[in-house]
Amino acid sequence: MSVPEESHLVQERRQKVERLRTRGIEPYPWSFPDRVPTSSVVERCRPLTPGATASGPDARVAGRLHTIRQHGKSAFLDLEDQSGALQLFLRVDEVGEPAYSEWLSDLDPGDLVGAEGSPMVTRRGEPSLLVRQLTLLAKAIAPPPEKFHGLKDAELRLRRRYLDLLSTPETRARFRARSLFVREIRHFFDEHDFLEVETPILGGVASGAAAQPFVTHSGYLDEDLQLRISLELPLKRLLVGGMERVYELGRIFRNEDLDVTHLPEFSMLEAYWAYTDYTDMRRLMEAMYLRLARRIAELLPGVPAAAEAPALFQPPFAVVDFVEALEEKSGLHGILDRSREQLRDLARAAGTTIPDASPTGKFLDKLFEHYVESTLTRPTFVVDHPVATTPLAKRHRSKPNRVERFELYCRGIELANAYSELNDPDDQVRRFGDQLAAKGTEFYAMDRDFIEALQYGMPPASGVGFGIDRAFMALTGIPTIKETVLFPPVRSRP
RNA sequence: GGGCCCAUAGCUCAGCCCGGUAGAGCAGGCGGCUCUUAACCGCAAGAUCAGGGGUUCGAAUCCCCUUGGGCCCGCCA
Repeated sequence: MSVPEESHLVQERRQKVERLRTRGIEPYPWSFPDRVPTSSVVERCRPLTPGATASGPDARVAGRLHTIRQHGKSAFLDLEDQSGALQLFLRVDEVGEPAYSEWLSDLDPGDLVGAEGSPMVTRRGEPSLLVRQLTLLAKAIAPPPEKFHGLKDAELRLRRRYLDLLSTPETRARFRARSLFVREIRHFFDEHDFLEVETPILGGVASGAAAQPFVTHSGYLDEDLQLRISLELPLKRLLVGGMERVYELGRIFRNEDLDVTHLPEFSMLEAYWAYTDYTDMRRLMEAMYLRLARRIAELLPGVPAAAEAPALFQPPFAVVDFVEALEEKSGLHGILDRSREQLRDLARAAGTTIPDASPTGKFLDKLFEHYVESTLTRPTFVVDHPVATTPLAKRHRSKPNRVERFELYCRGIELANAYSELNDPDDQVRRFGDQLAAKGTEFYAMDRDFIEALQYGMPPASGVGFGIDRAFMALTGIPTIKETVLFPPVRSRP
């Protein structure tokens, strides 16, 4: 990968910039007022017959030049803006010399230009703008990727996402869809009277999940700080404080390896709902995912997985018991009565290499992941996990050694993790303690300030969390998480 | 962390197996063309074959190392 700085292509474009300046033309002007989207010009062209020109006022459009087709004394230029594309039709009859020749000799694909003229339809039926005035809005010194094949190089696509965006309509559509998908999630919680809040990213000991944190240092406090690995514990403090429905949608950080479903920073939503339990939350998640599925089908109608989503996410979703599902798929029995060592050996037999010192629940999670997870292709609630897997959930009201928890899976991806939230401060201390007893490297860290908060009384509540990126993957069928974020992590330039 | 694969012009790709002067298309330059849309026709130009080392009379091609990327496995969602 070489920087195009020295190539003759760049030098030729720099010379064009100089030529423009000597003619008194500013290659980087300040604005282009009164422009309309190209889509509105295409709309004005719709009633016109081939060869006809619209009556009414001239239109002003602006965008990036994609291709230039010259035919001697006329030329066609494809202009792209966020709304779509429009062909500019340039004729020497219309604009005169020397403007015609000067414009064409100074412009290159990739330049940002503004154009003013009449909407028209060519004899071949292409909606166009018959140009009267053309204005350079920003000269592109570096040449854009190839016009037909676009940018294919995987490394360049990730390192220079702007090139991927400007050359690949599918990429633009995908990230527009992601943005509106996140907006839809916010709308859903807002409409259900949840308050969006922001809690600290930097803190003392990261807790609320089991993962390696990123560590940094505060010069002011002269203390090591950790970046959050979960949103859970601050939000529950807000339940104690009387906020009855809260959610946070934010970035969390886990210092682990990355692969097609893991990024070191990713977007997570957690919501907490006072005076409800995990059954209420199940209904809420069914409603949310049906709505998101419908939205994603509108946004990406050409993507098969998105188009199929509304039918797939019809409530009620299937429900399976964690223990029954695991025992059925694995052929094992008496899972709840096995010792930690027995479960570790079973997990080893299933091929996992998590450390021996991991908490008991990790082995159960691994066994479930190995035997059951990939079989869950339709939306399915897995419910009532063994206590050991889940230190922040309330014990099940009737099933011994279980918690009131569900995970929602679809297309092999986890789409929600929810509990009836544990609000007994003494049980919470014991459950953190069980985690610490394993003395492993990954566990739910004890958060004494949180225990103290629980002692003042947290209302019974349900809570849910899910990864935004993975939810987007599951609804759209995008296979790699890097393609769901605009700027995925890359190594520094060699 | 382990294994496999990839890196050639600004971009998209041939050439590599079987070593013998580095090719095409697009983009760019010059010339032609007033309805094209991957426009077309002609001419000329454009390369540290990712970087380094080795084998060889001779390496883009074979071998080793490094860097970056992709895929699979292991671990965190």
